[in-house]
Amino acid sequence: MTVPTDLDVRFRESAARSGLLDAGYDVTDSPLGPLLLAASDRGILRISFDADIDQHLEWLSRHAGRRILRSPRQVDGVRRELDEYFEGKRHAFDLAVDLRDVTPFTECVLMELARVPFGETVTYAELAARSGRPKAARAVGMTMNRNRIPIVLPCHRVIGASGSLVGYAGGLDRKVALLTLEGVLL
Amino acid sequence: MTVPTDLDVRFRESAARSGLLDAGYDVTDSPLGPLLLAASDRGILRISFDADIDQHLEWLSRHAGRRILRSPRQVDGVRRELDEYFEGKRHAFDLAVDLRDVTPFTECVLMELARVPFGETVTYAELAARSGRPKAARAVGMTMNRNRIPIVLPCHRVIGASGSLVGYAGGLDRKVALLTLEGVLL
DNA sequence: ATGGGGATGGCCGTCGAAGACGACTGATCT
DNA sequence: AGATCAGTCGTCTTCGACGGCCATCCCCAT
Repeated sequence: MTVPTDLDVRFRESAARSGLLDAGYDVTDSPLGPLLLAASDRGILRISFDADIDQHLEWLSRHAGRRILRSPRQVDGVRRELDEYFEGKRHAFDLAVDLRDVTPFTECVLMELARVPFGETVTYAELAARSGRPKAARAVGMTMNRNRIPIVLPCHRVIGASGSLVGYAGGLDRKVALLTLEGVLL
Repeated sequence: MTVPTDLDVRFRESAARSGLLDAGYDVTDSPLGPLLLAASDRGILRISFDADIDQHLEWLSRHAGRRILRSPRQVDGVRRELDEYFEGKRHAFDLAVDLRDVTPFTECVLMELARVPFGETVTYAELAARSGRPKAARAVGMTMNRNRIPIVLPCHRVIGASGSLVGYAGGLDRKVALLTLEGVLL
């Protein structure tokens, strides 16, 4: 035998890592409209206001692996906590997130973002500072814009230094709704 | 509590994956001169004819993680099989390789490379073909040039279509020596 | 004629550099 | 308050430049 052992190893590793499934997804309802949820066994892969499933499937298979299936069970935890959140019964999530393929900077910023509590807000600049890059406010904006896991990673709690909401990938009205739910607005 | 759970998860995962060490290395002797060996618990990370340790340490910590130590035990298996190989007692390696951070193309090519048996040679173009990219001979050249795990991934068995040896990152004389050891030359 | 030795023109994946973005900000000016 | 402007920053995209190549074509020495 030659050395194709490595190949075997990689396959075994891959198979063991994820059972039979690389990722599962499902669509659920929310006060903000339908929500697409996707998760691997490492954690949440994506939460999206955009119901265009095909596009997400393509993304998932490119980033998580071939074996993607609609699997309500896989996203069960996420859905439950989200429901509780929207009912006002939950102020913090206890969920793992799957941040594979993100830049160190992005990971760091999202980590900090996750510490911003329910009902509070931060400034882009402040979040940048907490992440160790005081001058990277604008880059933080980019990061929020690309945040794949809104709500759970509460990018809606990040606002401009002037107090303006600035923007939200899912639409500003959703940001308003979320901040209202959290008692920040009105 | 907020959601920094993910952070914990990642750290735990990282710690569990690799015991206390991200990678171990050691220097050993060989008929071709001193050899630097490095391995994680996923497999061999690097074999190098270049004894400039600092440079490798830098690379290792950039790619494998912070915790790098000289650890003869970690590379014990590699050293043993290499010894046997140089003594002519071993014609195939039974070792895992750690190909993290390599391109899909590169991985594919190296996989195919690993199947080329002791004492045989392939042409760059042929190897390209076996990897599914018949016209990528030249790119295969690049891949061989950057091969981090020579000998075990036998890039010395890849030669030009004209039969010339073409090149070897460790120096053409070493390629000659290896092919002689394998009975291909003289 | 035959075979080695150049020269030439395609082919290909990787890497590095350069430029173009924004969900920013603070200062300045209406 | 709103508009303008310049300063800043990490990504993404593009582009160009590499080679451990190869087939072809020429040319000259056997």
